[in-house]
Amino acid sequence: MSDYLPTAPYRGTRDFLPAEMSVRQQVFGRLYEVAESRGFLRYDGPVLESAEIYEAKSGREIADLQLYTLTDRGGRRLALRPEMTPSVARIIAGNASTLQFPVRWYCHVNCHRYERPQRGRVREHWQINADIFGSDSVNADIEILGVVHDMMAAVGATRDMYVLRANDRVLLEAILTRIVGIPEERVRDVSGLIDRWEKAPRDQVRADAAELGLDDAQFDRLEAALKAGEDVLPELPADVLERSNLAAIMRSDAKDLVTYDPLIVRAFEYYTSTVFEVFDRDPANNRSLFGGGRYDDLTGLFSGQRIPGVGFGMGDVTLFDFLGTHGLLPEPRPEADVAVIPVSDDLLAPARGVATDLRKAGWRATTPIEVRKLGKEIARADKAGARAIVIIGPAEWAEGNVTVRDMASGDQRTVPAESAARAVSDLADHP
RNA sequence: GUGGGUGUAGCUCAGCUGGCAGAGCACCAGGUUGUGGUCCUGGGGGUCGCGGGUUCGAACCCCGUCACUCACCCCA
Repeated sequence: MSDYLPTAPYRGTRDFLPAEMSVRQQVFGRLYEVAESRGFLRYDGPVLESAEIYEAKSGREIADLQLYTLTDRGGRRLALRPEMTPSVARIIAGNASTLQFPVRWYCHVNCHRYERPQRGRVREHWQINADIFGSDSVNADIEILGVVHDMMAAVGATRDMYVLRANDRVLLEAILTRIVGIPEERVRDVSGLIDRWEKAPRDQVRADAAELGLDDAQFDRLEAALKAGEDVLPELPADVLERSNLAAIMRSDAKDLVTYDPLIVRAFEYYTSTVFEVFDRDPANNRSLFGGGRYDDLTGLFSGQRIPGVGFGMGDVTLFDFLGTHGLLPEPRPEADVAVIPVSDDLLAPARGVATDLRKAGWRATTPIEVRKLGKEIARADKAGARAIVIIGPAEWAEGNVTVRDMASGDQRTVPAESAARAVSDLADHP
């Protein structure tokens, strides 16, 4: 009769052991560098938020079904954040008076959604968010799209591996109301239909459309407009094209950043203009990796000051699936560069001194926690990935010397203890 | 929420018609008391996912349940 608690992490959450953590650190480190290189500043915030901030604008699916909620001892209804955008909008709105707009911010946070785990989807994921607040300019959209492409490049992706599909809700709404002839109040429902366009059989889509009040002629016009690609744009009124940031991008020299796709809708209700999604082009992982867009009213939940925003969230689960599919995952970093191994207990103190010298020279150096047979410690150092070891034995130490051994070749030489770091560096320079 | 697949050692898995719970790798030790990778020898490790049922006897059959996984729905 055993009453041990389970060691597996809670369903849909993950432990990250050192080897995997090392891979993650390397990948995310490159993403941080991209953000920092463009002047984006890192921020952070609480994982717990008032539940209301998601119920207003995130979308029915998330608020009703996927939100982890709880009530605190004061009776406040709280939620684990399912995404970061409402949080950052809150932080921006609350600190607007101290900020110099436009601001460029990024973060790397965990988010929770209660749903059934499967490929590309878990209950706790980590995502990079990058946003620009306080500008309506198309330059903000272009900057965000630039970050996306730079980040993909930084993890080793080339443009043939993925496609950035973009749409604009201004264009979408105009197509629906002015070309197809759908009343304003149905735009949202029909948008949801378009979101499912590629995923459901055509007859199913037609039936759903009929249920939303579209007659056959309207459905045909909608289908034709969606298939027309960029050719539909000249049919739209000038004032619509003027209000659309995406239309402006497509007229500019930043056109290559996006592929116009009228089927991109995205579920978050708060998007107001540009929306985009990055897709893996590999058929083995043919899915949406992440996305973002422009949300010009979200800070309106928190204050009367109008602060438009544009940004994206890049989740780790789909990103790492992408990297794995394309063979872009880096190797875990070894435990240390050099292991300093004393032959007996009484030589551990000198070993610590040599290790300190090595660290001052920039090497990651270890000494054993428990002194074992030399062969055992060499084997351990080998498995830990050390490129060199320094052996501290009584005969050499009596002369003030140590033995430096190259792990790849097995060559070793005895040098004065104070030259150990230099000897290791020589090995590294002349492998 | 719907449907399929899979649960046996740390990992990958085998286990026939129900009859003593196994292999490879990994780990630890010894061969070699100061030298890793190769080799040899030995060793530690198991609620067979969990609960119930059938049976003289269940890893195996039946029922339930949980977990993992894939697809759908939806979504990042």
